[in-house]
Amino acid sequence: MTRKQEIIDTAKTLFRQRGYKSVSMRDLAKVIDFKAASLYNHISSKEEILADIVLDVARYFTREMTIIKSLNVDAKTQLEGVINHHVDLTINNPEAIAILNNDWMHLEGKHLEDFKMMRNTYENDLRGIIIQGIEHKEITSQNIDIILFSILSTLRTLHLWYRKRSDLSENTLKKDITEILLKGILAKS
Amino acid sequence: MTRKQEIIDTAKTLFRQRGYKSVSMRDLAKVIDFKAASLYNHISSKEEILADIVLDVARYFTREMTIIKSLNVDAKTQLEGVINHHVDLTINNPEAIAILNNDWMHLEGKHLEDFKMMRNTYENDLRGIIIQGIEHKEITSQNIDIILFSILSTLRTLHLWYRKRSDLSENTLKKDITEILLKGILAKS
DNA sequence: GTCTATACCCTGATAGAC
DNA sequence: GTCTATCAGGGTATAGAC
Repeated sequence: MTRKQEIIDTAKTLFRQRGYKSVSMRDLAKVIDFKAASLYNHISSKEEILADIVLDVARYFTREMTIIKSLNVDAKTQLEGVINHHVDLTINNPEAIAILNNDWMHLEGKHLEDFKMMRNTYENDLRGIIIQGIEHKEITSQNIDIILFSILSTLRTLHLWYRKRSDLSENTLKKDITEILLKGILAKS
Repeated sequence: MTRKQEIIDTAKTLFRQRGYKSVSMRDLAKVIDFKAASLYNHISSKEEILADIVLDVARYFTREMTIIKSLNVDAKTQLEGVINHHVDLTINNPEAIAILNNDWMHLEGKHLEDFKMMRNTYENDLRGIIIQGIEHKEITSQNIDIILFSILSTLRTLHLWYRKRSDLSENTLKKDITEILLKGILAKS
């Protein structure tokens, strides 16, 4: 592992715990037994660390969505794919997801632009899947944006909850979340 | 409106836009055409402003949950009540909900303790309603914590989405969110 | 590549004149 | 109740010795 990776990994832990703005370069340096000035031999600014963390995840989501769209399967299967890769990432990189959610607005310039563009594209692609599901009568509910929003908010904050329940297996988690997001919870009346 | 209320209302807007840590007392003072020092004639610290905003909302949720529990109605009706008061608050005080979600960890001392206790109590009460629903066969799904988490994450982040869709009426919003959270989205197979 | 020293600015908060 | 002046500390980042 390079020094730069070590810095970024440490930053992931601290940014998640206390938030980007509350972590100083001196805090960060102290954890890896450095002086703050030395960090600048490996990274060019604090914001660059944030961008490395956040844009990496954003690119992962973009890549996975491209794959899902290319599969030519029904909407239900595509939604299952979306849920699965959110769960994967939540398990493998929960800090990065938390930081993306909470601190993306502290990105600057081109980093911020790129992030917003990827996020918009992702939301629009997911909306497209939902619309396809409604057109093909796989989805009964009609309110596209509420469906989109309720699925995304659950998936995006999964990391908050997974910390307390990391005993669950990845497969159980995927199965249960898929069931609740797609089939609902009430008995049929 | 008192001066103190004016300060808190301004803080709500700024804290929501940029995050608690990114807003300085000088920023806050500038908006209401004050010098930063003058703010301290009305409030005792920056953290007190945060606590005023966050604990107010937390107490509102606590109060509403007490009422719902006292009604002695079935689980479905109680869940509808919970959804309704989240929607109410999202419409009437979206800034406070956003700040509660993003910046509660910057509360200090007793404020932080009080907040955590109210939040825990609320989550446990909601879990109790879900358990009751499962026992009475109103709810088919068995995974209590995933149900709890998916409902809460949707309701807690509703404010993010409501900004873009504030054309919807309060009643439509309540109806549609209730339907999706409780009945799911897929056609019966 | 790490250090010390430091530049330069911003932070929350207080003292005391008016 | 608002102001000016200021404190003590902390912020990101750079210069230059080793």
